[in-house]
Amino acid sequence: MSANEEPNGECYCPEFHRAIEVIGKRWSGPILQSMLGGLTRFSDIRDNVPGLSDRLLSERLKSFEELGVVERCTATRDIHYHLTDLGKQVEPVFDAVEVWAIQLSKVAPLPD
Amino acid sequence: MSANEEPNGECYCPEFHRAIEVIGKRWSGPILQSMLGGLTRFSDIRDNVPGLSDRLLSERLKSFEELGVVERCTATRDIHYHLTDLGKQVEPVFDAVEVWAIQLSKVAPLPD
DNA sequence: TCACATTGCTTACCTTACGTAAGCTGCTTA
DNA sequence: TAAGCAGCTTACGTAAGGTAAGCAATGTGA
Repeated sequence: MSANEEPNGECYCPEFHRAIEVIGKRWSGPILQSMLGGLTRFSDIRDNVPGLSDRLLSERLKSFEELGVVERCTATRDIHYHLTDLGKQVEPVFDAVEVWAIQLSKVAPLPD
Repeated sequence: MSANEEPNGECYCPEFHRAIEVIGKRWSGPILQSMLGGLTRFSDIRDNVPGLSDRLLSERLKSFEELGVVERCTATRDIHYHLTDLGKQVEPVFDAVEVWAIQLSKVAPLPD
């Protein structure tokens, strides 16, 4: 969809669909945001995201690794998880989400 | 996190978390993208998104309406769903996702 | 006008994903 | 050497999603 907007269909893109399912899957956002914020250790990420369990963090990190978004690093004795270049490239997405999150909270404020 | 990066915690934000769960919930992305592409009718959106069922589309549209992202319009006999201003403001997010989707597909291509 | 199709839903049922809790191995510190 | 933490895995119940059918209201065609 560019200049000559027609309200037709065919605005579906499987690559987009997959990407937003990866980013938007439950807990994926806060996990990746924690890692963009500099956290690399399992327990640091878990402790930074309220409600996130070991099980889900483990599951997400594994699938991120399989996708090439995160790299599991066992060079030192401590295990570290690092964002790959691909992983770091989600930052603009999250910046845009932050902007929208503020708008959303104006219209539909969070409880508390 | 800005210039003076410290790999500390406290990069968790509940507004961000909520926003990315709304956008990233299953099917939400493709539904909103279809609507940004100009589709307003239930069956047009459903037919544009492969795999999306009536049940889920109905459920998502209802929750979008409750959040103020979508407006249900019954002025004419045909029912139309329109993005509100808030809804239209997700566009920058989706633009950023599209860019990342291309990067992701280079590293982890989709099957077929 | 009477059968048939379409739109925008809802309901019922089963499967997959997630929440919760416990446990377990390897290493460290007291 | 007992206790503790980090990074997992396993087991089990609940919630979300997939699949399919149905259904009232309107349109359409013969």
